Amino acid sequence: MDAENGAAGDGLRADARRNRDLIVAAARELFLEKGLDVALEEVSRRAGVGIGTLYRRFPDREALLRGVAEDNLRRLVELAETASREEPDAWHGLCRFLRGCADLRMGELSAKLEPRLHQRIRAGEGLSGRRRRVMDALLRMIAQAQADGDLRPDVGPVDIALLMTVHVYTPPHMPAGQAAGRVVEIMLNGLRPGPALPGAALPEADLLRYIDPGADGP
Amino acid sequence: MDAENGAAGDGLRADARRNRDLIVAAARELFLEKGLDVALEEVSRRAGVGIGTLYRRFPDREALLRGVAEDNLRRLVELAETASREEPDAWHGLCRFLRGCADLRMGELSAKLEPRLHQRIRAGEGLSGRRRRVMDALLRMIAQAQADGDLRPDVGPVDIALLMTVHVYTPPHMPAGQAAGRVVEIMLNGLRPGPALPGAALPEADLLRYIDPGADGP
DNA sequence: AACCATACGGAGGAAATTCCTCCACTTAGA
DNA sequence: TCTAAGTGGAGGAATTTCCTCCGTATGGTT
Repeated sequence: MDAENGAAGDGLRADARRNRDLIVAAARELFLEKGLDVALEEVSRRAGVGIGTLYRRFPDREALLRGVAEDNLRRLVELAETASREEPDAWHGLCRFLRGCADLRMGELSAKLEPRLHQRIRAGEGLSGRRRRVMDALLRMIAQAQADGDLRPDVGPVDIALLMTVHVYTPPHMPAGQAAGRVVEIMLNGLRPGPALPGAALPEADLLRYIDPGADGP
Repeated sequence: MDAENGAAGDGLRADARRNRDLIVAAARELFLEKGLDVALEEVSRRAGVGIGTLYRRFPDREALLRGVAEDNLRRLVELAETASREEPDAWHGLCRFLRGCADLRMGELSAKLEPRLHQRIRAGEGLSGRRRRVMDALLRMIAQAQADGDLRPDVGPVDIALLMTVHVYTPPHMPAGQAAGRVVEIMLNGLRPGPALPGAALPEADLLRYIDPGADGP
């Protein structure tokens, strides 16, 4: 599709590519479930491939972490641009975006990935482009929604980013999205115009950090 | 002070009690920072005591987990009752309570502790009394705030409990409370009366689970 | 259909962590 | 002053996790 600059594995044989995706998906799940230190063997088991296959594609744990982070960013781009494009107005775009973030469990993933990636990863080439796309879509929707009077004027982009990474403890027997969904609705309601919030919006300086936890430079 | 029924170590020598508290505090910090699987040796180091001391007081990891959970519940009781008692009205009591939960990092702790404790712990005797106290204070404030017209009528206790455990990813260089604080303000604003939220409030059935993650029966 | 480069699985040895006991020494409290 | 209670940490044992290696299988191309 888009050749861009494939940090991810292009030029793989069809089965290899499929397995790679299975591994990333399994890793994502298990990282969320059990933390970043799950035995890689467990990941390969959940993915339904041999441990050798995992190690061939991701030479060490770090590489797998990067793989998950990158996949996540890709999903985020997709979400932001779809929300911006398909909703009738900016406010509903934002709603869809924030609901989507909750579904992706952005908050949990960020919280876990960030401390580990933040250290020795500099942004791969394709990444900064993707991050920019998310930011663009987001900033555009925010400005427009405020102009439309749908979004309170005293919140800034960082506030939205914070909500994006909010994460809700869900008791085990409760459907995963349900609790988070409810909280998102309350938060969205809190974003509607109304009496001023105490305190001031946070500086935009490091907005990027929220969008892609695995990056340091600008 | 209150002898209640000391599941925690009363009758300890003064220095022993002090060390015990240091250990619990260190464990709380490290569990939040690095997950429940930190080396117990690291906990003892941070507490400034020997590993032997830790093992004497908490025979295994499970015991330490329980210790942290219990300490946390104690803090929560204190918070709920203070908020209810010292604020001029129920709404401000709720505000204070939810801000306090963010400071305690209830959400993170619950999310981590719950899956581990939930299995083999039945509530110790003192616990169920404490849980009840939190619930009482909370339900009272909610009902009153709704009666006062300060809290939207279409939220239920579980919604409040959800907000109580919300947790916000904070970039490493940002003061811990700042990001969370901002989100809490937005959420509080979302609780003010306004156009109906989509969807219905969640059933109250397992409100307790939110209040004390380490418990199963009523 | 045939061919071969690419990919697969998983056994198993090596290495790293972590656990947790044990005992000689110290200190709080009467 | 006396002693019951408490302290620290060295170190052996056990568990866990890592990750290479190679015989076999399969996708894709001519």
